[in-house]
Amino acid sequence: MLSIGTLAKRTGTKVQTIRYYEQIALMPTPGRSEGGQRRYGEAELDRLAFIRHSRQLGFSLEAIRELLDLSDSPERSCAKVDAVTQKHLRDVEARIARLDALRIELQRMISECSADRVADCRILEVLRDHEECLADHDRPGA
Amino acid sequence: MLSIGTLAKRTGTKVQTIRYYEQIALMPTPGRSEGGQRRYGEAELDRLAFIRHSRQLGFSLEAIRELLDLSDSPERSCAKVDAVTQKHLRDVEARIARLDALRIELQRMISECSADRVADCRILEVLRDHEECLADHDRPGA
DNA sequence: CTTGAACCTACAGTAGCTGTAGCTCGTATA
DNA sequence: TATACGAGCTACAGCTACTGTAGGTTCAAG
Repeated sequence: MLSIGTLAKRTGTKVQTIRYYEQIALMPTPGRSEGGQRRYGEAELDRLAFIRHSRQLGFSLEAIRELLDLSDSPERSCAKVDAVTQKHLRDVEARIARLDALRIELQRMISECSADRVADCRILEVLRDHEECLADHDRPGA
Repeated sequence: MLSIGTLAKRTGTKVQTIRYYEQIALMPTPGRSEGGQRRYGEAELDRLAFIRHSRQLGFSLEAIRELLDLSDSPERSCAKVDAVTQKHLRDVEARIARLDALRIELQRMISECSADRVADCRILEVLRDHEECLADHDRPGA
């Protein structure tokens, strides 16, 4: 029987996080000691490890809930598991693409700025007057 | 004089977001009409555009606050502006690197799974038993 | 038996908004 | 001038995924 602290150490989770997972019903309500402290077994350890590893891979708690549900019915098709993972992959790819565009823009801004006074700073200028930013949202004349 | 709704449309911001920025003092408290509705001028339009564009580039509200402060003192050195932007760039790069590692892992998982029953699903297996995940956080015997 | 680390509940806070309820204001049209 | 209705107002709850705190209780080693 494991205490919550031991479970936390074994899985690299904070104690509060485990209680939080219980609260949102991602972890089951565990047994308790005489004095009312939580006691866990191996099944809970495995479940929490699954959750934490999925989190490390960036799955949302809702996605993890779905994956856990799926893994509880071993005879079902794993197409759904595949779909959840594919969706997550597409998500990650989209985020990468977006961040990459940001990276390029930031690098451009930095490389273009060789002023030493704030008044002439290219970075601030770009932040102030990006053509896409002002003036073309729904304005009658634009 | 612009109403909050006009300001919102011009900058592609939601009305609530503008009120939120006012609440956290990122936007100034504006003048009001007779009846108590917010009225804005060009300066506020520019400021909000600056904020929104910076947000599009992924700067945090705290970073934006700093950039706005800096841009209010045009005679100062813009080294600080550069530093804020550099820091943000390094942040973005780190996030990209992390996401890229995730992407590769997810792709590997998906490509390895050719089962059709959940019981044999490689994806779930990987999520369950990642060697780095269990068993090596601070355990005495490990 | 004592001590102190670990546990308990309950709640507030984080970023950056977004949405809702229940009201009031402004303005275009008849 | 009356009225309708979109836009604005405040205040507050909710979102994700935790994290931290206060104030009290339990457990286990010595």
